[in-house]
Amino acid sequence: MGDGGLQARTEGDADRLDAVFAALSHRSRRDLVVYLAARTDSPRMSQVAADRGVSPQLLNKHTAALEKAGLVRRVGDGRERRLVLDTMALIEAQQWIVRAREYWTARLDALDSYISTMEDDHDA
Amino acid sequence: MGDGGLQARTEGDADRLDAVFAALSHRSRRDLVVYLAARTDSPRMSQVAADRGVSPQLLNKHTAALEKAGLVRRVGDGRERRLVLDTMALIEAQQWIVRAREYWTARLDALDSYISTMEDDHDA
DNA sequence: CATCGAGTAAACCATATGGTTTATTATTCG
DNA sequence: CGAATAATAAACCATATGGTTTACTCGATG
Repeated sequence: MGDGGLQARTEGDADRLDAVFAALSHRSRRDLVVYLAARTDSPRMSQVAADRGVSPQLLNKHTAALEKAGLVRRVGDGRERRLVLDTMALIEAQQWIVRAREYWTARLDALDSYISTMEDDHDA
Repeated sequence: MGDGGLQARTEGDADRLDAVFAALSHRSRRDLVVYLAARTDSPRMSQVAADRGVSPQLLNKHTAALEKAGLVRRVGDGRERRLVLDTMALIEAQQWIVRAREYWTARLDALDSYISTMEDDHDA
């Protein structure tokens, strides 16, 4: 392949990355991820809504966005449901960025050696 | 602070992250970043449009989104302008993710030791 | 069973976004 | 100068998104 795995392998992968980045493009959703990451338990929806000072309906919508991205899951089938973080998607997003930066770094290195060559030529 | 720098320091920082993640939430813009990262030169707009099979107008719009995120800059004041990648914003996004994951990892470690404790209790 | 409460869905509105078509603004070059 | 061309702006449309208000479902509890 030779692309370091940067190209999405399937349409679904691309859609997934779309959803992950879109979910993270909103401050209150990022904050929600942090909020979840920082606790040791999985709080109930109402708990989250109260803690974050947001209406249950809006929380529901943001949760849906995070769910679509695979960043979060709702667990429990009773009347109370709990929100749990799922960082696999986060890792995927990070990997995309890392790989893009690796490309760029390689480019910088190439430029570096190019410049060195020029300087060597100049020195010579 | 104690938040590992995860909280955005200013409103502007948050807006910036919003813009970065929003820019990356679109496949063709991600591909554009990769395209730029993979070359050693800074192509002209028309070149990019041709290479990526997209209309100049649409490229302009996507470029505006990437510019707003600080991921890309246009250089040159002549009639031909070149597109250059700027990965600082990319690094910021990566750092946000890394820090969020660090939180989560800490949580996992805590859970781990909690479970160990339980097992120890059980064993005892 | 009646009700209360947690969670969700639906309707609705304002604004943002992706994309095309059309029009403008330069800037090079014959 | 005048035509061709790179780049961008504007107008416009369809759809998506964030957010509020209203309404529904369903399980627990008196």
